[in-house]
Amino acid sequence: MVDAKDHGRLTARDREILKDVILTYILSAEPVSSRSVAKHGKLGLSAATIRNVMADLEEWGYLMQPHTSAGRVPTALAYHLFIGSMMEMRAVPARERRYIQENLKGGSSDADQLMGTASHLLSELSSQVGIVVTPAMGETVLKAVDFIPVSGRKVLCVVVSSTGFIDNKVIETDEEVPREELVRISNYLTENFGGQTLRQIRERLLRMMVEEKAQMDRFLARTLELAKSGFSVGETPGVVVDGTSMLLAKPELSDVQRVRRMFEAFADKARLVKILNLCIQGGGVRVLIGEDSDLTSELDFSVVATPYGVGDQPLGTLGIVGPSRMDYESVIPLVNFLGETLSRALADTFSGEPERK
Amino acid sequence: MVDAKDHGRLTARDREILKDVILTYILSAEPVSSRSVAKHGKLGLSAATIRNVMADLEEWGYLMQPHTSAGRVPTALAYHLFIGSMMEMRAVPARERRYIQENLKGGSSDADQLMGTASHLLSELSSQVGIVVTPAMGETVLKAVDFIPVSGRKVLCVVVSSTGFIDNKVIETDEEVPREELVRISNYLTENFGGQTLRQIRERLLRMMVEEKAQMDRFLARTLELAKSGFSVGETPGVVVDGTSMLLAKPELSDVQRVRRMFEAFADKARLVKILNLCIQGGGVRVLIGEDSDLTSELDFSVVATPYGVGDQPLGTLGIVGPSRMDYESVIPLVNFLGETLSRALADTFSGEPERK
DNA sequence: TGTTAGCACTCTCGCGTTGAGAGTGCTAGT
DNA sequence: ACTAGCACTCTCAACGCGAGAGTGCTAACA
Repeated sequence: MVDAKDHGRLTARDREILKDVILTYILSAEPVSSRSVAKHGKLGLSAATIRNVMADLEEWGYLMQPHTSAGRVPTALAYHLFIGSMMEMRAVPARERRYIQENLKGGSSDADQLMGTASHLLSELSSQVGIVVTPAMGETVLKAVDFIPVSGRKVLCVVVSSTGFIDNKVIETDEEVPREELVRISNYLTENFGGQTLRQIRERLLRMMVEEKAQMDRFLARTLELAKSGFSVGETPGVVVDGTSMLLAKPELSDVQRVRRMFEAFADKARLVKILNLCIQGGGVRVLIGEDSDLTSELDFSVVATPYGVGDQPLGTLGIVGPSRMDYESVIPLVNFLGETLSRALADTFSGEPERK
Repeated sequence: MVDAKDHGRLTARDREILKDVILTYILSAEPVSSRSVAKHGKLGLSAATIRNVMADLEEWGYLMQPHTSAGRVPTALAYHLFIGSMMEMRAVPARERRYIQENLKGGSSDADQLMGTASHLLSELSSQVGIVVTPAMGETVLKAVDFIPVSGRKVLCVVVSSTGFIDNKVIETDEEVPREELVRISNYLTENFGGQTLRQIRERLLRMMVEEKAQMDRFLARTLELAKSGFSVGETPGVVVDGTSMLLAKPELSDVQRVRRMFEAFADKARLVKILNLCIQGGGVRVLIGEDSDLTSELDFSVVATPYGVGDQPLGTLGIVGPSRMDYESVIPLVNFLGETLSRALADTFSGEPERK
């Protein structure tokens, strides 16, 4: 294993050749030979010279060959170098920007739909798998709550978060609660607890139930009971995956065994969340390649992801997953743009009232 | 092509042999030879005799061989005969019944969740792909409707159907409507329109808007405006698919091309609905094999499906899809049982009040 | 006449071989 | 320092071959 300070060893020519190898490999999916670099490369060198350089690059850990006398393939190290200091981002084309913005504007739909379309857009525009990690409901900020009687002692509880997430839940009360009282309870809870996260609210409720147990009147007792059930929503974040079938077209998945492992990997939502959330640090787009996780290393997959959220609070992560050989130059800007657009859409969903300054 | 009256030609022995071929093929996924039938078959016949019979069965369209000098494989005709008059249903084992009932009991969750678990149960217990077609929201019967102010002119509209389906929708009003008025509107609509399907309601609303245009007061105008937006929900049924990755383990999908086609087939939701709804007639479980549709014939897949619903009204379809070679003897009872259980769960979801006798 | 044993025939599948092609590493020459 | 040339290695597709499995047919048998 060669460490990063070796980067300094690369001459401008070395870098040029490495870049060329990476670009052609991304395009062709086949090991690239010295000959092809010599031919189509800008610098007029012969194949033999290129060979020497490529041998060096292999020694330093940037390239590898599947077997002797095959062309060379970039390693994760090479991709990282490429992304870090060699490639030039290609801005998202205007028509795609418009397409995204049209499909992903806040206010017209609730957050769950937004998650779905975001995931689909990611997949469609990158030809990879699109993934969106949705926030755990418990971490979202309460906007409104409402109880709707549906029959007998059954009540439908609707929890609306300030970022547009909606949770429906049927709860059963001890005794039938009249409609008017449900309205009063809804109003009371919305006014008194709006602006806090569901987790905070749950804790506060517990404290109230202990402290004020004695002097609670009938109304408050019922309110707390309903609130306790209604606010006990999911602790775990959800995952929306779209476009897995896209990958079947890629040449690296011509083997059924790999296809199976891939689907197993995508089925394990918990692990997906863990991997995607590795990208939550730093704010911008992050790229995981190969060794960084078991999913990616086993299948030679990469993850390009970025956090999204409203204001300072991160809500979740979004990104794409696919073979390491992917078009980073346009995929990274795409993920970045989608992260921004989704964040804005979520902020706009229930705009009109500041978030709780 | 041989038609059905040939059934009469089959002697008891022929049927016995055909049945044996089908059963072993279902188990082994490989063309079954005369030898294997002779060996393990009850009737003590030699392989040569079996061969004669099998040649007849092939001529009559019940068997076919992938190539000369391979064993024989049942045709769709054979499966139909098998299902119609040869197999003996295996009742769903008690532990599975319990498992299903525990996971699929109404009242504890809303209908969308039920659809999800039903689909998952189908897939898990049959090792095939589970599919549930959910009713178009417009065909469901209104139980309650509620408007929740979320910010400025934005209002969240919650439509609850009597079978437990819930639809959330953010709508934008012309001017801000005070909270109390929204409550009044919710009550008014719930009381006056509960018990009708959304489609009926939409039509009645249109009539009202035309007829009473003149003498409408401010309240009614607002109400109708909100109702019009809120009730304009999906015309198209949804589809929940689960367990596609199960099929990757099956030997018939060892080829990547087939895997691709399969995923494309499952991605086309509209076509799935159409195929599943072929089974809606007749009430009980129906089986489509091979030629019956392009999806099934192209991939040698079968569909086992049954309608579900509350009372006399069918709501949707549910079933499983997989290679024609499937264990019909237990899969059919399973689908049947799940259809009944889901129907009951939906009926129970908001029990306590009769449906509108 | 129905059943069985035997045998030749056909087809698939796995395996080793072979030759072409692609690509490399090395060395000698510029 | 670069390049041309050449021998070497490895893959891949094609081919042939033999084993194995299964059939169809025919002749013998009850």
